[in-house]
Amino acid sequence: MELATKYTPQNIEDKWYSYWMKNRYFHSEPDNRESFTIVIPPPNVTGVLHMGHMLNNTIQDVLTRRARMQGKNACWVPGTDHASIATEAKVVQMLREKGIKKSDLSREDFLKYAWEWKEKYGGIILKQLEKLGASCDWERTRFTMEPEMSDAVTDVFIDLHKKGMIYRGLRMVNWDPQGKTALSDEEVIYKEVNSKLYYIQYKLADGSDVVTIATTRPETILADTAICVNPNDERFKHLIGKKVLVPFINREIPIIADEYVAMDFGTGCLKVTPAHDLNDYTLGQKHGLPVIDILTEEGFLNEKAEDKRYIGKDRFAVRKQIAIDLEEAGHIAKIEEYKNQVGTSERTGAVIEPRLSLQWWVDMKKFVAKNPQVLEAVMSDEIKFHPAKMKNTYKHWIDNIKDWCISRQLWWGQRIPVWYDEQGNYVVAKTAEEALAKFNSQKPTNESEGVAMNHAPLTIDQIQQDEDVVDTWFSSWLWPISVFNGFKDKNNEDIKYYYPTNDLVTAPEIMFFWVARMIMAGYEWMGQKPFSNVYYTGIVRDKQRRKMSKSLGNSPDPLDLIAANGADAVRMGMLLCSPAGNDILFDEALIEQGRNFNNKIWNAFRLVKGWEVKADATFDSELIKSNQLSAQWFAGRMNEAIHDIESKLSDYKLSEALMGIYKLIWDDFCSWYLEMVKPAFQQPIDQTTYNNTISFFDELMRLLHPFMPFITEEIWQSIIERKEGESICTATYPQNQNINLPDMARVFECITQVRNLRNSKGISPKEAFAIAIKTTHQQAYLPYFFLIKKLANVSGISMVNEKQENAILLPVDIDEVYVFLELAIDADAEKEKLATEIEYLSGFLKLVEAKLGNEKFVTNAKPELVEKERQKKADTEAKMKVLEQSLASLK
RNA sequence: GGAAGUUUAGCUCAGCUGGUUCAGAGCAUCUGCCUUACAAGCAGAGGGUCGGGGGUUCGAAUCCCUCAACUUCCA
Repeated sequence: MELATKYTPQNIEDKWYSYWMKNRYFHSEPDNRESFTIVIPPPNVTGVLHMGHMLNNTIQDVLTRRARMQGKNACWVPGTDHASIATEAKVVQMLREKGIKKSDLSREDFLKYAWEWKEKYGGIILKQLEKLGASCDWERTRFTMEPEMSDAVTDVFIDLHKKGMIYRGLRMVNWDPQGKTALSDEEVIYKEVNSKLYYIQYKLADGSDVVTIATTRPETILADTAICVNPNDERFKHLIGKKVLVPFINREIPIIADEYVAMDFGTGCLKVTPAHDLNDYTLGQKHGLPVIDILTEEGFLNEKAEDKRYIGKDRFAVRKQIAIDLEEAGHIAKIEEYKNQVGTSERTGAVIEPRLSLQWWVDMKKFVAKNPQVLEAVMSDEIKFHPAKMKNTYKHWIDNIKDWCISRQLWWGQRIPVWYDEQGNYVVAKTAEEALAKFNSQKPTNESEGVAMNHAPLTIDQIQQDEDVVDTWFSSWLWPISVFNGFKDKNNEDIKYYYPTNDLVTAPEIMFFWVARMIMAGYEWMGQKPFSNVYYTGIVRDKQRRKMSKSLGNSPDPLDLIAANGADAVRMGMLLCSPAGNDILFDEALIEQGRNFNNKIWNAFRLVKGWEVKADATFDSELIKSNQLSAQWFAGRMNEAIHDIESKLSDYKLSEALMGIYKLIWDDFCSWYLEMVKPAFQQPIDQTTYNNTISFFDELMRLLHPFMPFITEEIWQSIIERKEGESICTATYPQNQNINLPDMARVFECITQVRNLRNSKGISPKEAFAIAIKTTHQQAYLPYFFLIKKLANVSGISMVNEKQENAILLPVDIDEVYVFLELAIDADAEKEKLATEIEYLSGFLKLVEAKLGNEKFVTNAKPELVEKERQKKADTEAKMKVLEQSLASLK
């Protein structure tokens, strides 16, 4: 045999991927076929393939490949996003290693380095997807910062501003002191940390008393502008309106009252620090408190902190020091251990500082009010979520939507299209020239709302563009439209053909970053949904349920896994354990299952490939007849499975569909069908059966191809001769037809029972013996004698009408199968086995009889149900009779 | 602190509108086999009072209430 007994994917996968690329099977152009479109959720240019990507992209590939085989014009658009903060951090770091400080560079020079970095590393992740077998249309690869995509971003900014849905405002933002930029709420990750709750005493200005507050951030007392108590709190009623002194700096601040304060938390007295806490800020606004910002953009204390000991020092260093100093000065009542949630930056990991700053915002409430379909479409399943339970989370977010902070204090990204004059008046424009023209021709938007400008015409060097860029997500929400250049030209061929896209596959944590905002953008600029289905993958975790992450080091490198096991095995391993929306607990054993499956298929192929074929006429007619029946059975069985797989796939239950194919191939095809038709060693096979088998194999490979593209192509190409340029990628996906399945249930049970008998009695499979069958349904067996003999190694079968002496009775359904064997039988054990079986059945029978005896059941239940119960009763009684006979024969 | 979800075999999960495809699948485990495609295999087997308690019903894994544990999202 020239084929190895073990399948080696390594030689095969690269070969087929280049073949597919060479023949451009993945490339799509609009035509008159139905389109099927997926846009990739663009990974970061900084990214390398991790397990989450693997899962996500495998799913997209399955959907795309299946659609392609179904004859749709499938288009899977790949690409990357520019990830402003992550990329900028990487570039800054790279420069630092070269001894260059970002602050020494001009914006232009920095961007030059950034682009260089992007050209060098930005494509890595896409190359990795090829290893996975991803059938993306690589000719359509996009990047969120390429000129046309950037234009779209700028235009959208301008458009939204014109529509009054973008504004500039001084607000509390999530400030990343390391990245020195604002972040959106979604980019903040809350982590539980062990910290301390400090109870700090403030003296009353009149010296009459002290009040104690509790805080986790003692360094911020220097920015306090009030103490707040609940007006209903009897303990403090007498203090309201009095003043206290901030320790060390002795600033007088008032004691105010507000129901916001929880009486049962801490001491019931709250220090109010409007500059450094969002809730305090709101409270401060309500009560007209001043805002004292004591932190710099790097998180150091500034001169507003007043106390020289702390100015110029880092917030965490000050926290430690001030606690010691307060203690020494007698201001600390006590210190408790305390667990609280601290916000950290998704990209830099730095602890987020709530900070007041002037940023650009999208008015999300207004946006949603203008486009109510954003919520309606999801709730009505116009856009279907898989699993549907995700609709709850989505609704909650939309119902409580917050304005979106889109400006970032970075250089890498699309610069905000706003120009300022020296007074701080601004205009929104695409270019400096346009901005200048606007300044000089019409009234610009003024910071102080509608105050007319009156100054001499400006020159271009008197105006300055906003230094900031927009959030990366402000480009990715446009992705389903912008990859088809839908902003530049709303009526171009591509956008008309591919939009709305079909499916979006993403992780649940991206629901707000992406899914929601893409839906918003879709309705606003296309007047249509961006996609019809959203498939939420699970989060990939390790066996201990920990999220896989670089820092934990618990994530295997997917490329290593592919190198060791082949992409097909890895894909299968991932898919098998990932029902939609459930987290997947990844275990390399699953890949082993995939690898074993590859091997199983490979060996089935080896078997068939090794057969010598001869004309039907040279064979015994009984064999031909039997093989025909086997083929009929398998065709029916496969058809039934296809039907099931179709329905699983249309419900996006990929893992169940794959399991269905797995069982169809392993159990039905290999364990049953191939064993049925397999000729004896070194014997030939008849032409018809060979042809049937090849065609089954072909169909099975097509069925499996979306899941395991490489091995299926390899076998599909080798099983019969294919023409140059043919590929399973574009072959037809099997569909269920009207084929009836011969009922072989009793035959299978009979075979199993005989095998069982051998097993339990330690009889070699090589030892043949005769059997007799007593049945009222001879047709259930007669055509299959040949098969029973072959699969159960039975030497002869006879049909009988009476109980047989000196034989072992096997119950098969309600029939009796006698095995002629001289065996020393352990009669007691046998009897006991039969007795327990009879006992079980009689218990069951009692239940059924009770049901039938229950008048309420008979009158209330559906008639067919009652009939079913009657049938059950009859069947059980018949079975019991067989067993009882068998028991009697042992006596 | 607010909201949602989950709990079924050792593990990961199916079980829609209550009634034998209602107790299932894969893996793991156990037993026997190197039977000429495959030991990455073959033939079999065992294993769950469906988280606890209560209720509705002729009948509950499925519907209702309650308690518990876990997870996620939001603040």
